[in-house]
Amino acid sequence: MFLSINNVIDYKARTEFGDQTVTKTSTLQDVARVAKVSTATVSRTLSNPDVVSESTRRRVAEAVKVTGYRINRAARNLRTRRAHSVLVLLPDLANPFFSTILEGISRNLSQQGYSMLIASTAQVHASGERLVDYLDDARADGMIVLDGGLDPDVVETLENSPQAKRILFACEWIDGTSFASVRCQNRQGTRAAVNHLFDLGHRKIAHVTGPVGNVLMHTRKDAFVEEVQKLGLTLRPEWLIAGDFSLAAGCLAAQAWIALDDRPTAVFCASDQLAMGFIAELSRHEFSVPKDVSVMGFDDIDLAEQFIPPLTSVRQDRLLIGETAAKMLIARIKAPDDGHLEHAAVLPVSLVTRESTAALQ
Amino acid sequence: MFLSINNVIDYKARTEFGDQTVTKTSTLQDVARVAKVSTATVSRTLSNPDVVSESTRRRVAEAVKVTGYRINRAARNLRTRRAHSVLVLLPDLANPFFSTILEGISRNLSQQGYSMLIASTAQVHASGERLVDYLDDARADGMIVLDGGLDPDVVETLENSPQAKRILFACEWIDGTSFASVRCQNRQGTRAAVNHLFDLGHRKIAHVTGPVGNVLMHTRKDAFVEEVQKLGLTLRPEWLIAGDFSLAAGCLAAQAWIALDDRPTAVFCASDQLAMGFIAELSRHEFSVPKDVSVMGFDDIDLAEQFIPPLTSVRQDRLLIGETAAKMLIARIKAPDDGHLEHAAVLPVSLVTRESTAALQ
DNA sequence: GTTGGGCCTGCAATCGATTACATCGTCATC
DNA sequence: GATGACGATGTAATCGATTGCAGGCCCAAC
Repeated sequence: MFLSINNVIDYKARTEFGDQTVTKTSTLQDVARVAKVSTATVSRTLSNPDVVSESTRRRVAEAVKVTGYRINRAARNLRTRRAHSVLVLLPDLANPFFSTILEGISRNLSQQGYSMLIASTAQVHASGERLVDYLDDARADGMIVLDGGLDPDVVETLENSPQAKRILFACEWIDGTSFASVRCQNRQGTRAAVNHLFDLGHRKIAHVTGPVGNVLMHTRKDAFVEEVQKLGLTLRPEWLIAGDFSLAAGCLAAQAWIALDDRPTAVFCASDQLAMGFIAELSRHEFSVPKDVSVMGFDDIDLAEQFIPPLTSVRQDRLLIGETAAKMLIARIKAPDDGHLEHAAVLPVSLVTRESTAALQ
Repeated sequence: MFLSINNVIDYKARTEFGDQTVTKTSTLQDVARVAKVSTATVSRTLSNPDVVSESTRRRVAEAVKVTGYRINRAARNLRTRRAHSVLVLLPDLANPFFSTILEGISRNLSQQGYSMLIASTAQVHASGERLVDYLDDARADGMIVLDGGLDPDVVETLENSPQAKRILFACEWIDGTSFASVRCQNRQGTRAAVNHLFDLGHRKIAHVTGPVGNVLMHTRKDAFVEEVQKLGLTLRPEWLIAGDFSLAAGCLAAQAWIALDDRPTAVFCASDQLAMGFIAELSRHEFSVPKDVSVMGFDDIDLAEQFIPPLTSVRQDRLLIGETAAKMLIARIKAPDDGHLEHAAVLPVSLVTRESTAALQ
């Protein structure tokens, strides 16, 4: 069509003789000029095509193609007061436990047109920034927190902030606060674990716990004690071995187990890393799993299946955790102030039976 | 001081009777009003304090405190044409190999006032976005790519983009392109590995490789072959076992090794995951490491030290990789068009000797 | 007293989109 | 033929910062 060729030429001329930046990307104005409509119409066509006529839609689409137009997000963010991005806060970036959760978050966010910003608690703290600034300064529209161990001061600031409803905790949470959250069935998972060991004939069961103060540690430990008592098993205090979710703590726990004079025949560890450390240390001392003792973990991390022996564990669907968290948060970001909001999601866990647990001989 | 009390009252009144949003955060205007200066002066005070007088500086600081002012980054980004953030592109978010690198990147970025956006190649592709859009639409000022397996079309688009100088590859890279990069001494690491095994008395050494087409795989394999020949060792073709960096491939490689009639006494794996899978599979078949065969890996991931037996490996400092990448990229972003730019950094690796390798019996 | 320079500050344009409101044309209805 | 409703589009204000330019002040030098 002759008209559109003309337009192309017009456009090229402009970019050649325009500002110093020849490679300047084109703007709404450029598209409007080429399509011979106003910028308002172009904007409407792009964000809400239904309100413009069919012919305009075609001309704008053509003009967009000709000019190679890309929206400038800074401008849109400024005008709409939205950052179209979400901050994910981790206690520690280097911890691989979180990577699958991130994958889930990212998958859902990008599908909804949001970007994912990442920061770690320690770094934010070190840089002297306040966490709430991310929301206040229009860098992020909301926040997914994967760290239940936030500083109480920070928590208080967040809770009193007008942005509190756009903060969501995933995996971990903080008791006594009113933040939205996504959690796993920690109690049910723990009960399933204890019952699994019980069904295998074990009557003396130990528990290696997470770090003191951690909300998951307490939830799992309480559920463990409760279930063991419900089954009428004896539980000696030294069978609750303090750990901290890490490999190294698992090793120490194994030494503690070895030192017992009345050794439990099964051990439920609060994380897979603990269980792996536990088993590793045992095998250094010539104990064999599951022959001498059944050991199981919690989380079902990728490595669990490849471990020797393959680890029995309680599976958390980390991809689902991430996706659910993102979905809930975006819903909250978009919700009107008076809208109804889902406040907590509790995701199922499942027992994965492998070779690190076996029937009592 | 009476004056400043007055100002506080003025300010409060404004927020109470202002727009519908009572919780509206304050702007430069508000600060200017309270400090009784122009917005220009406030802006200058904040971004370039040296150019304003001492007394102004004090009054603005006071006004900032009173109003609780936080800069609006969307506005600044629009005006300065900078996003003050960097995109990190991973092949796969769920792969824990990258988490420490991310930690390094993030640490350096936040120190320089930049945010870190994360996306995975697969997702960007799936969402129909073009990678270069992140730079074009002012979402990110630059890009760190940790994926050497990008689609050739995408690579071409990136290379021809005016933004090409703000793209940097880390760990992996793409031969034949001119992107800046941060790499490790893959050749030197490989040589050190081979010589370590040689020094232990091994004369028949196998290599389990990474995935075909991967630039690290080829670099390490070529260096391996070269070094083995330099040492005058025999190298039978079946001693080069194809893998792909994963645990599962390590298991398969072990089966291949077992099936050999003339078994090498040492195996150099192109990744720690390969080595772990290899050892795991061997122990299922009643072979013992390092008694029956010495095995070593590459990367020195966190788990290597805790593995049974603790793994000999070639250590890459992933934190340093990340920090270097971030530093180089920001330098490029800030550099004037004619400035001199560092184009490639090669980081040292080091041999970490543990118990998975031993002297030939 | 005039001039010039340096220092500090203010005015106002600008970045590039969104959107409330006004306008215009068309068509059905009475 | 007048009226009103409706759909499509344009006008212009707006989001909140940055920055080129101009102006005011003060002091030194002539």
